[in-house]
Amino acid sequence: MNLGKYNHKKVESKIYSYWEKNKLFKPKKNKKAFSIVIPPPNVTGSLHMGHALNNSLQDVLIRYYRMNDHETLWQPGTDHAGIATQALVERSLKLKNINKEKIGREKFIKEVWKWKNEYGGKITNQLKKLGCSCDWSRDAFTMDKNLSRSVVKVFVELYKKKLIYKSKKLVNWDTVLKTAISDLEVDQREVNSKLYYIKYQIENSSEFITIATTRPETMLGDTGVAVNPKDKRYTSLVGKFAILPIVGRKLKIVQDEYADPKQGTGAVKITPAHDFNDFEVGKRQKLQKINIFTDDGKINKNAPKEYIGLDRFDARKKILQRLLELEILVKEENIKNKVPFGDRSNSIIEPYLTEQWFVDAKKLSIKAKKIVKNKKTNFFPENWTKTYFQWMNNIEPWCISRQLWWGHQIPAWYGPDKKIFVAEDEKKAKLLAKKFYKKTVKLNRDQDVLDTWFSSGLWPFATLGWPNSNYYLKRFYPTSVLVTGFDIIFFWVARMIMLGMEFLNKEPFKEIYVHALVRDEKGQKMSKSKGNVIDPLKLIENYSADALRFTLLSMASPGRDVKLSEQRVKGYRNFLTKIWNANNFLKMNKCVFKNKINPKNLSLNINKWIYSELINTKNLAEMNIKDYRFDEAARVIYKFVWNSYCDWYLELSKTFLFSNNEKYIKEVRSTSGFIFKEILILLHPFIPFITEELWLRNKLGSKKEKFLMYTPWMKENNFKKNKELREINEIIEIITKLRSLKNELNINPASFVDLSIEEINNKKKNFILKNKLIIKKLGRVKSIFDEHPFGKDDFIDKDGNAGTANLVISNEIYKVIFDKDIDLDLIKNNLYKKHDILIQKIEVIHKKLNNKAFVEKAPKNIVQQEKNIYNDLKSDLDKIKQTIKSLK
RNA sequence: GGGCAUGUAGUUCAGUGGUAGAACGCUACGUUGACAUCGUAGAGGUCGCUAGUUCGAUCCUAGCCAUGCCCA
Repeated sequence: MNLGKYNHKKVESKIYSYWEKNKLFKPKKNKKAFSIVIPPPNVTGSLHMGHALNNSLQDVLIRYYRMNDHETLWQPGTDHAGIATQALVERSLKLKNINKEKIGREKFIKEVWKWKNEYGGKITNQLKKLGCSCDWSRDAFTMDKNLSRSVVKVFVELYKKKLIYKSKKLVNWDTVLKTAISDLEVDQREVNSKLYYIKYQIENSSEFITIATTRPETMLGDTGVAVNPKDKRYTSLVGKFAILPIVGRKLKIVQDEYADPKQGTGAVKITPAHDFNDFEVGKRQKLQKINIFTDDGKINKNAPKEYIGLDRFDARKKILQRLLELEILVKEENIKNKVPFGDRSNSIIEPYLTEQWFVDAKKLSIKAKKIVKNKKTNFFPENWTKTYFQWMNNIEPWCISRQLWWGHQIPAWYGPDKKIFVAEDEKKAKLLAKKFYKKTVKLNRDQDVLDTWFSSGLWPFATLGWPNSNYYLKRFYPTSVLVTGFDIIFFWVARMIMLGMEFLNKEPFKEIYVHALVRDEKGQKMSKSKGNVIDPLKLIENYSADALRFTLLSMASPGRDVKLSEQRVKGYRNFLTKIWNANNFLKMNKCVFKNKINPKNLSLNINKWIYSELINTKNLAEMNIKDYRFDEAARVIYKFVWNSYCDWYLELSKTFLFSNNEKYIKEVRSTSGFIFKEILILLHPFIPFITEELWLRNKLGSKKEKFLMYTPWMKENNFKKNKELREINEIIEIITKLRSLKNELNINPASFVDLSIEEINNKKKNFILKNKLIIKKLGRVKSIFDEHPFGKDDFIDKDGNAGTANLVISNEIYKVIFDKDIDLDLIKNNLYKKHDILIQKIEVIHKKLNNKAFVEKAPKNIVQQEKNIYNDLKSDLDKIKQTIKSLK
């Protein structure tokens, strides 16, 4: 009978559309609630391995709890990715020769929406391919009306509470994108640089003070020189002035702790408008701030004429040239230093003096720290808590304004005198203004938009409908768990906690499962430039979403990166095939997929054994899922399915299926089918497609519930049949040793042997005879003799040929009789090998037992255990020795 | 410089205070009434190094070495 091969391509899309059509992803009323909000992928993005891991993990949780008594919501959505999206649309317009500035803001934003509506669903569709069971009817987007309303409300309220303010400060300025960015969006990279030593002449003196700098071009904005108060070398110069070369400005020489005597010359030029440290020094020493750059990184009008308009790097060259001419560039030193890069534009970030909006993150952090400290929100693995606190304790004001068009425009309006009116909309702002000015004035709205992460920070409650109170918000907030990568703990997780605490006074999630990065098989970060990116969609195409999911889940051990190799995925694809074929086997043998069996009514030991293994596996899997140990859960189930069920149980069951005993056939048919059905249930959260396919194909659903997706796991958790467990293990051992013997003696594994058990004790003899059928079938034994077939002592037959070999299993000698002669040397080698291994083992234990301290101090059960092992090994050794002796 | 991880079979990784495990790869044999995307058997490990605690350490403690990441 050919039941066909598993074709994941057809099955996966078909099954997903079944689920969608039947609206199975919507929460169904149930006893308890379980909810997850998706970490919203960037709307311009496409599925990479990180997403695949992140969402596989969420889907396992969601599916497990959905199957088991929970009203389950997985809230999906995407974020509007201000910078990335704007850049992308700008680029595509450029191709059509359309300039953003020419068409204006309003039209441009229309273009972005057009793009979003056309292409923004890409990653959503890819998540569907992975099998994600999100409630797509609630698909959210950070620029949606609902979410935008939440953003505005949060902004206005934070402003009222003075937790948002506008201020002129140094910010990280991206000269390519021409916007401010937050500290977190700056990447500090180590690069090869040069440290330039430059002599500044002291006013009215022939003396010089030599400063060292990596950025000579910023000297155009110098307003001071600092030395350390403890640095005796410069004490005489303090209070005097240095003359800034090229510019001619007088620079006060000040004492400041910031100057490090060990760095460079110990004297540093101070450029308060272009360096974060210098800014602070400038504040302390009351130095002037002179901005010398334009917003695109060119020299502005505050510099000498010949430099105006030069790009910052050209200006550097020109200045160095000039310094050389003046003979005041005294040294160039090669060094390594950290240079800030924009994580979006990859350009060097300029500290730049502008007016921006800031969130007082320090104040917001108080409650956010408390909630984690009080364990209302728990990180898993726990040590991420440290990372969280470390950042929270050193938190800086968060710059939230961006000089972009795409995003939430800041709800602030300016009066004619620049007075700020913050309100939900223009109408309300006008009212405020009227009240203030006592007349109607013209208001101008702030042109900037908010950082995308500002809206992402509201994600867990804004997507549930906040500020409106509704069923979803009440039922699902706080969400059960957040599943995320460690790289966005600061960007996102911390901010969600801060804002969640501020506006709902409740933690946004009870648990935070932090997973690792997916790397390539060599452990390298995947990147396009390295060309080592593995495309999850390719893997899905080649091996199925199920296989990819199972791979990622199996490798998701806490605190360890996932090193993905295609081989692994292939291996789990084979697992799917195995399941598929097992199903074929059951169908061929008319097995019935019982909903329930009563384990007490089982008479065959193999059935009791597999039932008890099932319960054991289910318990372990359940425990591990609850502990976020998906790797362990996947492993125990995999092992059960492949080894216990397919390799042993189904093989053992053949003995009965192919027998004439109707009663046994019936029992095996219903047990094997029942166990298989339970296997599908256990595996469903991990590999939803193939399991659902087999479920539907076999019509395993009940009248009430057709789909596996909503079928609960077994409730039974206690069925231990120690006797049957021992028996099956013993049978497995006998069969394995028989096979092994054949292998070692170069006997064709398919050939049949005879087995004499005349020398073993009666109890065991009865056991063997009772399980004769099984042992004969799987051990490929022709007949089992409980008395000697030929008469005594014919280990070597009368012609001196060896046709028999002894096999020692659990202190008993089994005689294996072959139908042809065996090379006596092979038999001997085999025995000597076993002999040596036993001697080694015995020696170790012997030493232990001879150690008085061990016998006295170790727990009694351990000592007893060692004694038992010792006796068993010793007894086996005796039997082996006996056999060897008889061969001589 | 501060912090956090990680180091176990050829590779990727589990694991435990009491005789070291899996998958993949490798070797040999095999088409045995589901499955060659398979089966059976096997080889392969001073559990990073050095001390300490302990009857006993791969596991606990300290130090060191190596690697990776985050923050300054």
